[in-house]
Amino acid sequence: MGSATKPDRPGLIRRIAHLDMDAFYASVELLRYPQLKGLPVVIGGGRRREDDLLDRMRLLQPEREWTADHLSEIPVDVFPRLSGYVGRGVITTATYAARAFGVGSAMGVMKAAKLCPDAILLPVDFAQYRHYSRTFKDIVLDIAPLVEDRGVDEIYIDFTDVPGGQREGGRVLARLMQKTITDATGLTCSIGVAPNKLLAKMASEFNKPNGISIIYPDDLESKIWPLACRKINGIGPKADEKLRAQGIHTIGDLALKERDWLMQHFGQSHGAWLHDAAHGLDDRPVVTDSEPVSMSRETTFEKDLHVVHDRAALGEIFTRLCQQVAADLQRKGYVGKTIGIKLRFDDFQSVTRDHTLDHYTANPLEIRQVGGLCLKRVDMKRRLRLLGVRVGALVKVDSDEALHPTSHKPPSSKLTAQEPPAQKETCHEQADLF
DNA sequence: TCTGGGGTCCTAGGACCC
DNA sequence: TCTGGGGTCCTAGGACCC
Repeated sequence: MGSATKPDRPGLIRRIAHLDMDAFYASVELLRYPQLKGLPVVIGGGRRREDDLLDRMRLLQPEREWTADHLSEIPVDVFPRLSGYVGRGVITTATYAARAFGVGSAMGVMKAAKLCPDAILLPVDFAQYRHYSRTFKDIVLDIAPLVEDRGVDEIYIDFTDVPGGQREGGRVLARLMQKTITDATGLTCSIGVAPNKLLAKMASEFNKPNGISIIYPDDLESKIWPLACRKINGIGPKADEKLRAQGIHTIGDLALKERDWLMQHFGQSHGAWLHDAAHGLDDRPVVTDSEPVSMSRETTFEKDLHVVHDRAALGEIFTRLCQQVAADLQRKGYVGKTIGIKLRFDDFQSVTRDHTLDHYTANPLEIRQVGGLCLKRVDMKRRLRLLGVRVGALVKVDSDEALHPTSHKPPSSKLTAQEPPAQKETCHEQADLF
């Protein structure tokens, strides 16, 4: 795939860009609240209504009007602080001023409140981030057609055949994108351009914020090998620990290892991948459209719940999660045939159970019924902190497969003896675990 | 005051089929 | 009696990413 499937055209070098919005969530918030610039701000925690701040201002200064146009005029001391937070949320993003206190993303908010109680706490506002995400992606799509989505603030772009994409190794096109995005949104981004996605991703981090880095094949030794193995997208904490145990700290250390040695210690597939990655090799194409594999909803409870004692509450939560997944599926036009549940116990241990049907569904009652059977297969020995519902093996609702499933399972008598429940019925009568 | 939510991909064993 | 492999699907768990 990728460069391998692309016929080599004389003069055209494969150039892949990775574009990463700089401190995306925090930057979007600062567009609305410029008065917070330079202050320790943390985004995450609970879900507050976005009008809360305006409501407080209406109380404090009833003589004047407070609408969404006046957000930038809200005094800094009116914003909620970390110290006032109660709950189990984690931090999504922290500004540099907040990071100076040791606060970082994925940290529990309560822990962060101890480190920096006076930091301002803003709720996450995905609707707002999605809006700016759409805006910058549309701008890039206008300039280059081959774009791969990597979440709300990241994309890969194939520069190879774009007019100007080869000039100065891609720098000219990258500059154009940066300027167009900043002019339209006030946000900055960093772009790396390299012969493949692996190197482009690393390059985009080199000059943050608002930077551009070009990596040529000759740069491998000087720019990539000195980096820590963790900088490779795909090497996480576990793999890094294993590598360290073998004395491998940098990508250069990794590149010194024989392919066979890596395959023996890390498995055929993973070992070969590690070897390729260390040598800057990556054939993956830029994938412009991909189908979802699964959709899920999960929630962590405010307090751990007991299967027996909190049965009613758990049942309601379970029903709501099923309704949400079903609504997600229906809104996006998908059906699935593998229904699964996920539990997390108070000791943070997680278990999953799933069941594959002989047909596809997006029916909330059927999802709840099958999910309920999955729940019964779990040994409930501890209190629960999380419950999730997942529907996998998705196909488009109007596809041939959805209408005529090619099932490899004999229909399970337990589940298909009766028709799937009609969608309008209620489902509180079922003798489920919850 | 530990540790969110929504995803993808891989592995490995067992079932089942040829 | 004995005994091959290959292939696919299902399930559970785990690593990793944004």
